[in-house]
Amino acid sequence: MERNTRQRTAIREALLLAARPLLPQEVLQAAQAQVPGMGIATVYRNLKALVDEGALRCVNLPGDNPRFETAGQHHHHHFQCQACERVFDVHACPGNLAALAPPGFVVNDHDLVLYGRCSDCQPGAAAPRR
Amino acid sequence: MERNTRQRTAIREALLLAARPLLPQEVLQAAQAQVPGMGIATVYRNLKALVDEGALRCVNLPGDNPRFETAGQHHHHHFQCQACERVFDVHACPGNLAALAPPGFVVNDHDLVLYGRCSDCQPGAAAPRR
DNA sequence: GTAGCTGCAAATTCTTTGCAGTTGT
DNA sequence: ACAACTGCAAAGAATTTGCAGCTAC
Repeated sequence: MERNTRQRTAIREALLLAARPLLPQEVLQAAQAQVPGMGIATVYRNLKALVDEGALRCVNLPGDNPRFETAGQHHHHHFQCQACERVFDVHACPGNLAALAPPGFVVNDHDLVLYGRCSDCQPGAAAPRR
Repeated sequence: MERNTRQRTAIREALLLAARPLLPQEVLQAAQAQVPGMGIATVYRNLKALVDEGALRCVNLPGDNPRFETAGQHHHHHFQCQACERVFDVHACPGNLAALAPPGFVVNDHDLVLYGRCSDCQPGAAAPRR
């Protein structure tokens, strides 16, 4: 049976608060604010368990390490800033993608990732993060 | 200046012959047929060099290790079959994606991956390929 | 009480790098 | 000749796992 440990709660809340996909390291950092001394292995173990039970979703951006976000959101895509490398949700979708596939192919799902500059990292912005 | 070593030639030809994205390990295996004793480090170094000089392209499928394919193709996306896991090129693009980003964000590029069934793997197809 | 959980450290896997010897030009 | 290249092995980085002690139920 699954238990409610301080560590698991801290991880869940870190992801709820962030409202964007986080790397395991970012989850660790946020959760350590609640539970000092927490180890990275605990983060990995809980992320895996929470994904299995459907509470989290794994977000894999091409060529980057996996991130995690809360599950149950509406269909959405992601935007990665080329300057600070953070990932943001994009609650929009071009739709009509089934038409792009070659004849005879059936499209069930899709991933879309936009790359560019987030509002914090515009050229001339006061203080680009990271 | 760049040299034409047997190793680099073998790597380039392995990818030309394959005509599909290969993993570094697959490249090594194919290239060792031409140059026995070649090391994996040489593969990585040359893949990187060839990508830098624009001869190869890196193909990153979500949750999978990077693959490499010959460059020089037109802007395209990928379709991964959920049955046979093969990856196909999609020579179409929805366009107009800049409008999807949140206000204040600038979009420079994008990746799109479609998931579904390729023509070989339709339900009822004779023999789905692996 | 005890099965599940935790932190630590060692193991794995994939990729990069330092080094001394080799090779293309 | 000599800088680029190579193989090897060690170093890194991300993730997983073994283990002995801790903790929620």
